Amino acid sequence: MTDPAPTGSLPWDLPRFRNWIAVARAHQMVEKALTTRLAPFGVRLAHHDILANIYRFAGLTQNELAQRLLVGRSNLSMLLPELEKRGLIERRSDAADKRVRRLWLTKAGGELTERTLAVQAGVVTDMMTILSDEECQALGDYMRRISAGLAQWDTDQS
Amino acid sequence: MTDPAPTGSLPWDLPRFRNWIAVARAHQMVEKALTTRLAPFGVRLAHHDILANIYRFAGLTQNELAQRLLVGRSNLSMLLPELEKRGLIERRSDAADKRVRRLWLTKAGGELTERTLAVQAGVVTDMMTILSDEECQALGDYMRRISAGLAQWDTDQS
DNA sequence: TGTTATTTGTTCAACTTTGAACTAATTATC
DNA sequence: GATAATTAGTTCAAAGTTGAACAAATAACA
Repeated sequence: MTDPAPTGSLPWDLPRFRNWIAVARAHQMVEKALTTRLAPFGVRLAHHDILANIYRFAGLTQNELAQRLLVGRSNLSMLLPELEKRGLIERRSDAADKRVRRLWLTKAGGELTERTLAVQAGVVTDMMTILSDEECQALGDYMRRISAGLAQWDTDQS
Repeated sequence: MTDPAPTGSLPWDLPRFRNWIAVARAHQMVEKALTTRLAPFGVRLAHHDILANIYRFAGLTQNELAQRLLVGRSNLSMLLPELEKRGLIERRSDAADKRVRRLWLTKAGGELTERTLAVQAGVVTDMMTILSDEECQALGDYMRRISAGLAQWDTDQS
């Protein structure tokens, strides 16, 4: 099937391959930069992602959060108690469905999240200013189309 | 509760922020899809990244590889012996600099890498066909500009 | 040259992440 | 409405990743 190589056809010669590698590389670099800048707040990237999602979708369930973050539920069962002990979040049982625990930020959690979101927004804005408004918009458009396509994959094969 | 913001100034309202989030999301999804498809080969993503880099840059040193992958040297000191034991790579001491160990694929390693590269190229090509050739090229261009900008950051502050 | 600083790779313990097995609650089905 | 199937969250051990401390080799420089 693959017939990989009439010499000179390395994957890196394929535009779609090469250009995607550039995406992966940039994303990796940004994650590293962000991790460094969040450290002074005592917040890891995983923490920030959790807090930012609760900030935006207050009251979401652990399961919803796990799906959003593309991590397992067990991961959250490890991390959320930490954030709870630090007084950043609250987990309230849902009255209608007793299995579910809904997530909320405390006042302190909300304030911290605003600060770490500002850090993230700073990093992202700084590095993205190299793109014009139109280019930035096109980039987002491309990536959302790709994500939508990928989401199809999972639903197709299930 | 928190009164998060002069209403309307959430980070997600900033185009650069929102569009970057789309990049992060797509990248995460692709990594997951790729991990799944590599599993049947007994190859993790970390393994594949190593093999692919040795495939492309045969004879590079462990340190060079670590920088390329943005991981610590210790990480490779853990992973490379595995790949060596599986007969996929060889580590040869450099004659000129006895500290250095240069990396080479064995025949079996090269063959396996060609197969896992084909898997990766398949995933990437499939999902990127949703973009036109011009859009794909623009995407790579944007990301390379962003990476170049980020690389500056590190050298500036050092 | 001899002394110091840097670089390469390794080790090891701490920290993270993951998945399988489990309990409790809810939903579906007969 | 009983029973089976599904879903939400937890636990725990295994696997993966990281960074600090270290040894050996090289480079810098007085």
